[in-house]
Amino acid sequence: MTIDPMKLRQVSVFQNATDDDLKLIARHAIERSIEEGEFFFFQGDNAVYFYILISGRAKLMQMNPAGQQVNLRTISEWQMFGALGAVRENATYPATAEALEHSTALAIKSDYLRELMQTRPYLSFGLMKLMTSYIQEMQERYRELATEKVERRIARVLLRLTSQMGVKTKDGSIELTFTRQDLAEMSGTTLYTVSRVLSEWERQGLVEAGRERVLIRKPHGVVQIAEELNP
Amino acid sequence: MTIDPMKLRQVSVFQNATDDDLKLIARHAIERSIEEGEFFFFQGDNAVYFYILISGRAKLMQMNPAGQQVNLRTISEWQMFGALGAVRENATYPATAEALEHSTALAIKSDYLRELMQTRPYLSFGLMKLMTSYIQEMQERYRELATEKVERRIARVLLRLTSQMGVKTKDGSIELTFTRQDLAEMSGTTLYTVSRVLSEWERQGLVEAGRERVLIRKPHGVVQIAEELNP
DNA sequence: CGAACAATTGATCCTCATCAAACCTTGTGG
DNA sequence: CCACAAGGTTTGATGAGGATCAATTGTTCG
Repeated sequence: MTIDPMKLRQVSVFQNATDDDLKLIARHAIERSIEEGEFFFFQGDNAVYFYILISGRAKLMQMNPAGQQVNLRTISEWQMFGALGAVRENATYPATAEALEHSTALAIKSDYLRELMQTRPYLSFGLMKLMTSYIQEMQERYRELATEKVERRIARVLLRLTSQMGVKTKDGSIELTFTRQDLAEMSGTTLYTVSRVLSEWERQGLVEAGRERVLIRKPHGVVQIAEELNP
Repeated sequence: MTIDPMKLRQVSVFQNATDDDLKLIARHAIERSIEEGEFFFFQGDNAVYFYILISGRAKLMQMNPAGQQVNLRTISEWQMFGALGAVRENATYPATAEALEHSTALAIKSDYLRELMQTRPYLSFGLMKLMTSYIQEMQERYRELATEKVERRIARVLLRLTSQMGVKTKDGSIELTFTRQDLAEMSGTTLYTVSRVLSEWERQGLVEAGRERVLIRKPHGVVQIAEELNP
């Protein structure tokens, strides 16, 4: 039992692929399921495979020598990850991928993608577009970290997550499933500070905070905090 | 009077180009010289051209709505910049490029590069490798900014600059030409803090600090500050 | 029910940013 | 050739913003 090749078109890089190519790719994919807290790969591992998440949720992170870690990005369904290793031979992963819940991914040999890209410009362009968006996002986040105050950074993180994986409830609120620690790693602060900020926002009626859960009641208010010129 | 096409091979992306391709590319390049403090392009501009710096020095930076800016990277000779815009049609530059001194660059239409990449995988791969290195560097810097103390970040910046554009003097010291403000923007701090840290290092004999100049006397000592596990 | 984990909240401390003032260095024009 | 202006740098004083530590209170699940 393998994946339906046509479903692969949901992957941004494969958007312009021919049906035949999708079938080819699907035939080279193997499924891999892991539990919450387990890892698809570690920073520094040989980048033999790249992955496409087909169910669950994962995070890409980097840690410093002392073991402190930062969250680079959260991966949701049909997103590709670990693909930077496909650009050159014998590359290593520049980050670690950990499952945030029980997750399943397709693993495909990096060598194979590299081979395909030799003759299929649309694939190279797809990957380059993806890489461009990473670069832009990292540049922005870097600037935010360097110049903005925590509260605003946390607001930005919530908004980013909203657009990437927020679940809209029927009354216009948005639900996010993350621990304070996760949010802290994503905004470059500590879980204590995240907790304080969320408590304050809850007092103001902007959000409802629960265990591993944030419900954004007034998205507009959060946007205002994220954007406002004068704090 | 145009550029010698063969010189273009110094550009990492063109490393594996055929001589004919280099000639083609050179024929599409126009030279553009600007003075210190002037700009090649601004963030948000239409990315009509990408550039190759052939003399001088420039910096890529990003600013937030309030006007504070951070330095993303310093560009030295034969480096390509503004090339992210070549990946998709009608893209805009995600950063601003300013000359740090009188500088000359080749400007080539982004459209043209994109066209070439359709039929020349080596070009796509060259650009992807470049983009991969940007992503990795930004990820590292992001982590540093989030988890490391200023002193160590400044040490890292000096080391990065050393490998990118440091001038070795005959006694093993390394000379860098940057203002305190430049260094501050690169390490995500203020010129005051940079000044204080450099003064302290000077007291310890690690560096000599002058106007728009830092002379690293004991590179090993700086490495130690950058790497040491226990501060 | 109890263990494990997540979150809150208060108290404290420390790193840096900020502001202000003076000092150097370099280049220019009278 | 000197004086002065402009820009870069240093240094001290001050304080704010968060990190850190510690203790307590939920929440979930076997």
